[in-house]
Amino acid sequence: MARPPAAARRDSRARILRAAAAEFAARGYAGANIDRIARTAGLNKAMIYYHFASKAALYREIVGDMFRAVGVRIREVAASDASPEEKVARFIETIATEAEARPHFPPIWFREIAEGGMHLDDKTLRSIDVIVQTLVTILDSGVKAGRFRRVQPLVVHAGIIAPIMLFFGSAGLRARLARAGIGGVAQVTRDAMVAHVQSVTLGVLKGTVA
Amino acid sequence: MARPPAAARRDSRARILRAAAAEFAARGYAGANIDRIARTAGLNKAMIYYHFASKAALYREIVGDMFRAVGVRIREVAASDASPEEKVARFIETIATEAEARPHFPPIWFREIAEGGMHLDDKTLRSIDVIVQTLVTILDSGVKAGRFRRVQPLVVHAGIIAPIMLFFGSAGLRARLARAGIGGVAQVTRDAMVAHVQSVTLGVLKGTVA
DNA sequence: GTCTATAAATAGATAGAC
DNA sequence: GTCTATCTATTTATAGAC
Repeated sequence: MARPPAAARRDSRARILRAAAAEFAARGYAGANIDRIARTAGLNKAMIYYHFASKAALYREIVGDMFRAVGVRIREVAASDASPEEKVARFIETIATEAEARPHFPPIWFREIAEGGMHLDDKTLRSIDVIVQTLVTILDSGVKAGRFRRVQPLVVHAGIIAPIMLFFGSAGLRARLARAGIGGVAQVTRDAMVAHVQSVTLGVLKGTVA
Repeated sequence: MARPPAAARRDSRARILRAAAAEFAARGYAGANIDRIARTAGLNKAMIYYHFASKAALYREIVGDMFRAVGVRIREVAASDASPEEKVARFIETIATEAEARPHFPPIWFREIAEGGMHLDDKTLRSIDVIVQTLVTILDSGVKAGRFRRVQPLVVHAGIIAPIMLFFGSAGLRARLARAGIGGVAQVTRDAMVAHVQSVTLGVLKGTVA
């Protein structure tokens, strides 16, 4: 019969979200194509407008969900009763885990930096801020406990997020370079990168490094 | 008379390149609009096609020039007779100076990471690789001289480029957050950020940090 | 070199049947 | 909920006058 299999039929909305996340990550908001998203989801264009008001609304939902989900994990770390050192290490591990689990996270993060949050609503901007503020809280608790030096949070934040995002987000570019037979460098494992950022960050906070 | 003033007439090509760099940085390749670029340059759309074969060709020229220029400065650093430590510090300073002097550099860098160099030709990919390979050369010379530990170049590279690019590239997003009255953190000066990345990187290479 | 049309293609969004 | 067909706006690119 014409009726598609239940597995394909169910959750057309979820399938659109998945396909759209990949499309927005790969091509950006402007470069994303509604028709291509629909076909990737095994659906028709009209179905996207059945579930979402517009391309912009679809995009906002994906980015909003993404930052909110990361924010939730990060706050769990901050709310735990671990030591400040342990919280910093787990903050970093969590960012890496989320970046790995959601392949669209790093590319979308890069693009939103580049365009200054142009397509984001205030609610999502607040979700982004929550991540930063949560790190500030962790750093403050370490300072108050006499275990961390006072270091500019923006500097610590940049030293964590940026290398981790670059590592996960540049896999495609590294592959492209390799395919083109262009130089490149020895690859590094995910765990080695995370461990490095953890030890450097704690080194900075403990004062082992100026 | 209809003839525009000499200052506006001269270098229509250069004016297009300037306007296009800003447009591509702000909106990305797909989001950039040829008509808007022309108007920003004080010209007509047709003039862009007089100077450039296509939107893609214009984009490639801008990105190619950008990476080549950065590569040149970086190689000057590596070719100098400074100590390995000094070269690392100047490598970082140079990246920061270029990012500051060319406001389109960080956004375009972010976007190209995100889309895996989709719009770039092999020549430009090679220019990107040169920057990495030059850092590898500097690190190697330090190791050979017994002054640096051997650390994965990809890790060192990510620890330098990513925070610097994030710092310069996120100015717009930080401003947007401030305008929306959303949290934010204490601002940091360019010099403080550069000094921090320099001391952390050298700490890693000298073994002060694990 | 610079402009005014305008062609041609792409892509967001909707109407309406099933 | 899902589809086909279509409207409409946007936008890259070109033709051709000056």
